Amino acid sequence: MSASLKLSTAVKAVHCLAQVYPDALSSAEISEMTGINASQLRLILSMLAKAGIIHSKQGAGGGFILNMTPDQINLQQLYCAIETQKAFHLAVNRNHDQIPVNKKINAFFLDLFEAIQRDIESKMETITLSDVIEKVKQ
Amino acid sequence: MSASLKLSTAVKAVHCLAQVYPDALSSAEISEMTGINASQLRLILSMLAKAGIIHSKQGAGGGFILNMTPDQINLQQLYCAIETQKAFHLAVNRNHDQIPVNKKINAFFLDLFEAIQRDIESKMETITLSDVIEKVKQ
DNA sequence: CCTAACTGTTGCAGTGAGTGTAACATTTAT
DNA sequence: ATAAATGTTACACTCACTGCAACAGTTAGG
Repeated sequence: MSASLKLSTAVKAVHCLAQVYPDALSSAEISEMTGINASQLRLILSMLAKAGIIHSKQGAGGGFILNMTPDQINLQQLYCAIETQKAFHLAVNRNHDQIPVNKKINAFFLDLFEAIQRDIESKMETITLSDVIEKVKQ
Repeated sequence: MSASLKLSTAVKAVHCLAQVYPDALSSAEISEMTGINASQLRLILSMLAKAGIIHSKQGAGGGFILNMTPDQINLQQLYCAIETQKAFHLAVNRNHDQIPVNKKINAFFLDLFEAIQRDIESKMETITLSDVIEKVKQ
């Protein structure tokens, strides 16, 4: 799953959790509400649980509960929690890295792409779940 | 080819052209210098030619010549010339757009991703081919 | 302690996109 | 004419992604 897709999945899930707080929702219930496959949701939600953003309760009567208030959760946190590959998928052709000029140009781009990545992350830091909830209400 | 890969290919090619300016280089010669497949180079270079960044001369003794000075060429121009898909590949799950909340959250993300895209492009506007040449010399 | 209801994780089939390359059409200098 | 280029299309191949299912692990409740 792409980073952006995972992020939007995560936001939809925590948005559901915010609606029923402080009650729990099972992955099946969130699947019902969002149309997203329950297995997929569990994958994402287990990562959010490891990051401490939500709490997961296994066993009968279990489910997922928000562990922070919506204004304490920002997109950067969600993104970090689910990130397995960077959002701006930064690829340079390393096939011919033995050519000195290529090596330098590749290094140049890797630096640039890292800078862009940082910009994206700091932008996402300014957006909270509260902001999303507000937008959905409008 | 991903946007970032195409961009680095384009930069390597125009970097070669800058070295020999005002002489021309054929795609075969650039392929020799960079290790990048000649067909691939022609694909990228023909797009740069359409954008007016380089000049292409068909026929015997032809090739590609820089059409601007290195300080007049910035990464944003190159990126625009070769762009077929946006760099930050912005995907939200539209599968379940009939659910009103999903529709709103998806719209929210599409707006966010467009803003990020604009940020990336304005950043690339500040970097010229001269800057790259300088970095390679170091 | 046994069952049912959950989460957590792995695996897998299908498909679709990206990669690298060749081939050929088109153009032009000599 | 011919040879040397660009411009464009097509194609085989791989490989990552998607969506889903299955099952292993965990826990509440009778």
